[in-house]
Amino acid sequence: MIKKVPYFNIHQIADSGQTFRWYPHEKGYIVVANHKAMTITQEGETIQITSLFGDSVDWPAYLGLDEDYEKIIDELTGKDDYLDKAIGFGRGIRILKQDPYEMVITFIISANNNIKRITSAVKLLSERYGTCLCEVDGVSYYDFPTPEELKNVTIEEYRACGLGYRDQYVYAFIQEIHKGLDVKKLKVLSDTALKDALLRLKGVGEKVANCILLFGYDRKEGFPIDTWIKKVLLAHYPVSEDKLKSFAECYFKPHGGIAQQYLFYYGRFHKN
DNA sequence: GTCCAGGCTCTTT
DNA sequence: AAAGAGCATGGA
Repeated sequence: MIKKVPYFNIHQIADSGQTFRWYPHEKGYIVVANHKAMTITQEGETIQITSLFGDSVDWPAYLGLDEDYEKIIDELTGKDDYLDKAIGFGRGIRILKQDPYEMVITFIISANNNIKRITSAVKLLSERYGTCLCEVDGVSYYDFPTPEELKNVTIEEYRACGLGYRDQYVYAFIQEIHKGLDVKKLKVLSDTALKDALLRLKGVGEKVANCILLFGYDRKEGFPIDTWIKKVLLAHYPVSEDKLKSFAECYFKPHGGIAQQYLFYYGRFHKN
């Protein structure tokens, strides 16, 4: 599958901190999502997708190809110089539409952690408990483990995947699922009701819940605040520490989540 | 050695 | 309600 897509850059997406399952391969990436695997490469505005496992009909939706980023960027541009620079720098970022269940576990792991260690933990979880989808150049790529595949995994085994003290939170989440929780069903809820439901899970606080809403449920108004974004906002916007989130969600509305991605990406590459 | 990372939970004021 | 301690772990 070959498509011409503006406002789309595979390297920026892979480095944007929203997914930990884009594995560098030759000039592009091998991507694992939704029980499928593909390679993706790009030259100019032309992207090429090659399915490695499963059909390819869902990849455009996963990649957000049907979203009008020209309009979104147009609506965010001109608010202030810093955001304009951030958008210019990361104009190829798109919010991927990822699986809610996978996002809950991934972002529980993300708390007080760094991207490298999160990537490593998700990879180990998948290799040890997920299903092998394909093999490329002698390297196997594994699906994210299902609730069934994690059903009998112990807290100690999670710890051995490098989850640290978050082991018990993932364990408890899997128990909840086997007691009847279905995160897919939560998508009918309003933003606030959905967030409240997620906040009941151990290891899910305000920031992690906002990430799950943004990356797993296509809710783009929330503005996740982590240590990076906090520094960015305090340094470049007229806001005090106790009003960060309400300020950001109002100021960037209705594109809080996307604005946050541009600022996060820009801020991490311009640490001073 | 200390500090930090896409913070959260639990306890104490 | 608000503030503080503690938390696994590897890299800088």
